[in-house]
Amino acid sequence: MRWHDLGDERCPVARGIATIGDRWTLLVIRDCLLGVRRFEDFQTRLGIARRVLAERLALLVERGVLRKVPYSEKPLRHEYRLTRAGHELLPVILALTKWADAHVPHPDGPPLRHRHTGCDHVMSPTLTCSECGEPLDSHNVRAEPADPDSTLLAHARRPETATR
Amino acid sequence: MRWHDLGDERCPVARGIATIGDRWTLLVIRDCLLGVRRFEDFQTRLGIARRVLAERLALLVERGVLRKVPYSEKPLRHEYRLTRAGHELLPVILALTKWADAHVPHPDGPPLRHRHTGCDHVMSPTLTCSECGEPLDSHNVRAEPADPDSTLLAHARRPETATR
DNA sequence: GTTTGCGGGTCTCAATTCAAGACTGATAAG
DNA sequence: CTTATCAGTCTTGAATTGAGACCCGCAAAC
Repeated sequence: MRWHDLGDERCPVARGIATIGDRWTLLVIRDCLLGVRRFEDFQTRLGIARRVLAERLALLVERGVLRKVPYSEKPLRHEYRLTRAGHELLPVILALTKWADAHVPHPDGPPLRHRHTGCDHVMSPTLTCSECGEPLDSHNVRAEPADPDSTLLAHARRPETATR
Repeated sequence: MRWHDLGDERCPVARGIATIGDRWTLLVIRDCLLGVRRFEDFQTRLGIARRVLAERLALLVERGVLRKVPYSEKPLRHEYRLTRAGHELLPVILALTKWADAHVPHPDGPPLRHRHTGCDHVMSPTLTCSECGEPLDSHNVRAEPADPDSTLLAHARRPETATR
């Protein structure tokens, strides 16, 4: 199977990866969230091949994650800004940040920290249940088929002992 | 810059992507969280090239996300199980799932839903502030340098109007 | 009016990675 | 003896990437 075809899968993880699962895309989004908007700045900060950057930005625009906003006529120049969909990738970035800080730490620690402007505390983003507010982890979340007739694990033997 | 070098960056997003940012890796993790453990099952479910799968699994073991557990001597066979670090990728998967369901939806809707066993409700995983419990979004989270002497945006012009 | 510089790309080419699937080695079952 | 299972490895041709040269429109400097 080719990577491109993941976008047709029903699984949202596959669909998400088809859009932002490229090796560079999430770093582009990260920079966007920090306020970077221009081609040259992305290129300088990321050290990504220009051809690849141009292709990724175009794809993100096509997918509705970024939009091109002109900031100069004569010469016509655009900058890239996050759409609402783009802004909503923040939880993905924060979840990944938290994981990496815990499990692939850098000797000098993280370069940034996050402050919640609502309560003005430096905080750690925490995934919680929308219904009761308790923190989630892999032992208190259970996946179940959305359709009565579908199976949880197509094309795989079930493990003898339940995993979660 | 090559993808492989991202692991040396200080930014945790880059470090995380260096470990799990491959096009297939997060799908392997997804399957692991659903209980898939064996080479043949990953291969059949994902349709990934066997060479690539073998390489990814080995990398995930090396990075401490999976561990190999023998389930048969004669012939010696191993299965792959999530370590604690692997289980803690659940928030990343859930955040991506939620994003994709909202912004890259499949016509038939998602194949799975998630139930919090604590309160026994089907729920939507929500990222909240660890200090006050309020939901987070890109407009109420502010990134700030962890070190007093570091700058938020190295190598980039600051936007004239603040983004967030 | 010629040159220089900036911003945002496109083009080329070699190196790397990937997809697809044949093949291997150990063992067990028929 | 033959076939099947499982977890890989190997090979080959195709696709993607990295690095950097080049291009275009325009403005400011010379």
